[in-house]
Order: sequence, then C-alpha cells, then structure tokens
Amino acid sequence: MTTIKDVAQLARVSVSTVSRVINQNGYVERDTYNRVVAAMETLNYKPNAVARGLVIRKTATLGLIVPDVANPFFSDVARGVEDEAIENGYTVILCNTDWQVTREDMYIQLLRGRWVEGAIIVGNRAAPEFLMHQLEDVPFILVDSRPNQIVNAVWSNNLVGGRMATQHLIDNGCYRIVHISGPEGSPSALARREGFYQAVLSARNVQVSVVSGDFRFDGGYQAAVDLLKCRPHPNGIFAANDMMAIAVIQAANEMGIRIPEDVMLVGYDDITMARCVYPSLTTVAQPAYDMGRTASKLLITQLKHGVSDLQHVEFKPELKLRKSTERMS
Amino acid sequence: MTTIKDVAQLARVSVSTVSRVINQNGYVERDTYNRVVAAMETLNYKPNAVARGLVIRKTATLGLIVPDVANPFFSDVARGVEDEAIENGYTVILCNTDWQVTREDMYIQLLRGRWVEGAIIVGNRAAPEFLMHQLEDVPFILVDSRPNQIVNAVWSNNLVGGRMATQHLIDNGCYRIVHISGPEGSPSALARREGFYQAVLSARNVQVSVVSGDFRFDGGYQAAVDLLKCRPHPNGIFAANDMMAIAVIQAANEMGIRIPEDVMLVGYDDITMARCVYPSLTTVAQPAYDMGRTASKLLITQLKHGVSDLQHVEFKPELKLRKSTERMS
DNA sequence: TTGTACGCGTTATCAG
DNA sequence: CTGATAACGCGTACAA
Repeated sequence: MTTIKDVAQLARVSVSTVSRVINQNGYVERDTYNRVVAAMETLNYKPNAVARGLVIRKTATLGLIVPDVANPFFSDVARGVEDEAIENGYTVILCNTDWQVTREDMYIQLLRGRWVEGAIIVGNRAAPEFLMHQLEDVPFILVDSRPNQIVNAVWSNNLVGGRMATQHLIDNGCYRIVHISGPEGSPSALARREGFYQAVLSARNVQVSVVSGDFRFDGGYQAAVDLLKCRPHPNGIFAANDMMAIAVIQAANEMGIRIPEDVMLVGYDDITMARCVYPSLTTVAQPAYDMGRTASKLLITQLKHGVSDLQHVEFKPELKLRKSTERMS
Repeated sequence: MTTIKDVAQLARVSVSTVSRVINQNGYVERDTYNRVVAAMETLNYKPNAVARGLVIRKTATLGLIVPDVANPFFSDVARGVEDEAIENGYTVILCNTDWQVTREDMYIQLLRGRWVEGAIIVGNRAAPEFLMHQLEDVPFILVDSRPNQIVNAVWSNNLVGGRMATQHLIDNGCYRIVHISGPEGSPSALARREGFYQAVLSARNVQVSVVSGDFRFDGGYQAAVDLLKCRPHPNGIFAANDMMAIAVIQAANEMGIRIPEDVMLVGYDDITMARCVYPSLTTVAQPAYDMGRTASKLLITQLKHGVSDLQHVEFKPELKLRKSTERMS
C-alpha cells in the first residue's frame, strides 16, 4: 500500500505539495509538479478515497435502493442511475429490499453509516415522512413512488396508467375483469390498483375482482392458474406489471386458453420482452432508464449546487396496443 | 452530525468506552453499558463507517463489475452477488462497463481507490494477468469468464454449451447455419463461438457463417433482419444469448418467416422470458443467480479466512428444448 | 511557492 | 473495568 507520504518522500517534497498536485489547487512550480507526477507514476499511487472522504466529509457515493434488480424494470432504472452517476464522478451502492420495509430501513441505516451523499429510493414502501426522518440530512429522491408534496420525486402517473389499462379492457367488451395486483405496499402497485377501481367504478355491468401478486413471474403464474381454473374464468385481466402478465400468457397457453379470444390481457411497464411474447402484450409504458437517469441527475445537481426547490418530474404513461387485446372478429 | 464524542460526553464516559460497547469487545460494566446505549439512542447515533474503515483498514464493501445490469443475465448475477454480500455484512458497488476495457479499467482504479475489499468481475474483457496487475492486492473473482488456471472463477462451460446448441441444429437437419455472436472480447461470447466452430467442423455438408452482435436486443434485431433478407436465408441460427435470439424471433415474425419451419433458432442463458416468447425458445441454460451468489460467497470466504487455494467452480450448461427447434413433420 | 501541524471519527494500545 | 492517546491517510489553514 502506497500513501501520499511515500510519494512525497520519493519526490522530495512535503505531503501538502503532493496533495496540491492531486487536487489541482494551490500553486506548485512546474518542476516540482513533474517530480511529484513522476513519483506517483512509479509508485502506482492511488489517492485513498476513504481517508479523503473523512476529511472533506464527502464520499462521492450514492445509495440506490430498489426492490429487486433482477426485475427488468428496476434493472433499467438502475442502469440509468449508474450511468448518470459515474459521469459525474459518483459511485453507486446497490441495495435490494424485496419490498420489505425492514430491509429498506436496514439499508438506509447502512447507507447513512457509509456516509453516502445522497440516496435514490425506488418503489419505496415506507412513507416519505418516515424516510425523511431516517435519512436525516442526506438528500434523497424517490422514483416510482406515490406522489407527494414533500420530497423530490420522479414518477409516472400510475393512477392514470392503471385507469387507461382497465378502460381499454372495458372498451374492448370485457365484463369479467380481474386485476392481478403488485405486492402490498408498493406505491406504484397501489396506484395502479386504484386506477383499476376508478375505471371499473364508472363502468356498468362488469364483474371485477382483485387478486394479489408480487410483481414476479412465479407469483403471477400462480395467480393466473388459479384464476383461469375458475368457471367462468375472467375475460379480461390487467396485470400490475409485465412479468406477471407474461406469466399469465404462459399459464393460459398451458391451459389451452386463448389470448385475446378467451381472455384479454394488459400488462404494465413495457419491458423489452413485451413485444416478443405471444401474443404480443398490450401494456402501459414507462421509460425506466430515463426515470433512473433523471432521478440521478436531479439528486446530483442538488448535491453539487446546494439545496434547491422541490423537484417533481412526471412521465406520462402510454398505452401500447398489441395483440393481447386485439379484437378478433 | 453526531459522533462518538457526543455520545461519550452525554454518557459521561470516554470515547474508548463507547467504542467498546459498539464493537462488543473489552469489558464494560453493566451500568455504564446501559448509559452508553441510552445515549446512542437519544442522539440517534450511527458509527461512521468511513472513519472506522480508515483505522481498521477494511470497508466491508465489494466491487461488482458487469457489462450491463440491464441485461437479464447480468442482473440475475448481480442479485445473487448482493444477496450473499449483505448477508455477510458487505455492501456492493455497482459498475457497468458495456464491455469496454477502458471502462473496466477505469472502474478498477476507482474501486481500488475506494478500498473495496474484493471485486467480482463478470464477463470481463481484460486478460486475467492484466487484472491481477491492476487490482494489485485486492482479491477478486471472475464470473462468466474464459477458463484459466491463475485466478478464482466461477463459470459455466460456454464451449460445451455452444457446441451443444450448434449440434442440436445440425441434428435437426439445418445445413445453412449462422451464428450471431456476442461482442468481441466477451469471453463467454468467444467460447460459444468456438463451440459453434467445433460443432460445424465435424459436420458435413453444412454452410456456416458468423455475424457479430452485441448481446443486446437491438443489435440482434439488426443482424437478424440482414440475415433473413438473404436468399436463401439460413435455416438454423444460433444466437449467442437469449436477448438476441428473441430479437431474431421478432424480426422473423415481422418478415413472415416461420420459426422453426423456415429457420430453427437456439439461444443462450435461459432467461425467464425464453419460455414465454413465441415460439418458445430452445436455449442453453446457465444458473445466473447461483453463479453470482457462489462467486460472492467464495470471495467473502477468502476475505474472512485469509487467502485460500485457487477456487474454480464450474456449472454445467444444459440444453432446454423448446418449440423454436421442434421438427414439424 | 512550499512545509508544518492540526483535525476528520474511529479503533487499539497502554496505563491506571 | 476505564481513560488518555497515538495512529489511519489525507486536506488545509497558517507560517515561512
């Protein structure tokens, strides 16, 4: 391990001089500068970010809390976050909560201890007030969360999205509609469900029900099998995300139930695969990568230029029409 | 910001005593212990991991370098890595290289500076010798890399996998076979391609060619369109990963080319979606999550119990037969 | 233009 | 059982 001291010794200067050339501040003569640079080279010296962080009280790291990176939506968000971060010299710590508030909380404590400069919290379960309290003075931004007026957030309107999806089923003549919802406590899942209720409430002659899923393939598959076993089975399904919708397709295929003839299906997220499954999946699109990137950018801007006004960026959900809701006749 | 000093003051003890109760080492009387705990509670004190890291020279963080977390294979690996890490008190820093060695190198430098205790490098481009030099004394493990005898690694045999995939096409009567390869420099892509060559070499009367892809949907799509425009177009395609294979399906569908009737298709990875696309995708499976988890565990074991022997874990690739290579007649 | 000395928040080594 | 005190590696007044 080579330290600034070793460099100083080799270059026959003091540590402060070395520090000056590293940070490009203060005056240092051309000659000494070169000696120092040479010394750093030969020693293959890398400044120690830990020690440095301790004194300047900045770590140049961000915490990223997502429910599950293995979920395509969140992994896209994560990629956006990291891309923006690294371009600005920040590093990101990855945390998976599986939608458990206890894990969310655990990670927040951990990140605080690690002195992250800011946090990006995706699909959070905990209330914003609670988060503010837990994070204390570390700035953070919510992604894919419930809208609120008190903390920074980038989101897309899941209420409207859920309504659009459901309305689309109604418009296509579905009258036994079920919603496979996301995990309890996922704000976006909640909003989508609310949108579902709003849409069916203003419709007439539709039977509706909601079963709970977990945003994962397996959970969606189970729900779908149970659902499609019923007689009569639903003729319209709105799955709270694409993973579960695709699971529905899988289950339907195996059970010999045709989509869209026997049951129409709408998903949410518009992950890459949505257009490649069979039948291709009608879904509500959200720009995952951009959402992550935007959140990261907003947070970093705040970190660099001091506290700013409350930032709210809203992306519009967009219904992508595909085969899974195409009327046949 | 509250420090150990504040706690000490409030509890009317010295910082060393507070340190003792935090780290559960040394003797401390029941009474003082309680006072200290109480003080920590009321001040909402969190030990500072940065300062702590500086003195004990450990940061309890791992670096995770992947080509692209947005790729389902790598995001599964990432999830496995993080799960094992957090259970052992480690935190992980996420890095995306897009298969660029310069970025790989950049991140390694960065991680070294951050004093990560170990690194997990997935799908690395750089040579192991180079990595050893760059990482110096920070232990690391390779995932999904080219087999070698000098560094720790967990991998699945991509050579065999590639051969299996290709042989399967040959066995099904394909005689104009093309391989859409992964990005140049991806070790797994290279090995799969080699497996492809081995298989076709021992076959007779097959025309073969290789076009280069990038492991991404868009690249695969482009390649597929170009390929399927040819007359006569190939009647067997082995795509180096599922994302590209699914892109092939998409392109074929759009061009009115039937799979498997007109062209058979094999992918690689067996991502969740592989069974849900239409036609369902024959592919070579690798246990992404387990690979990540195993790598993480091996690395951590080494970190905890000191340097150990060279570790090589090999997972067996497994051909999953599905519709995309089903003979029709 | 350069060097000295102190402090960042913690742990660890000693005395007591 | 407890308390000073010296590190850890680096940035930065302040002095020279």
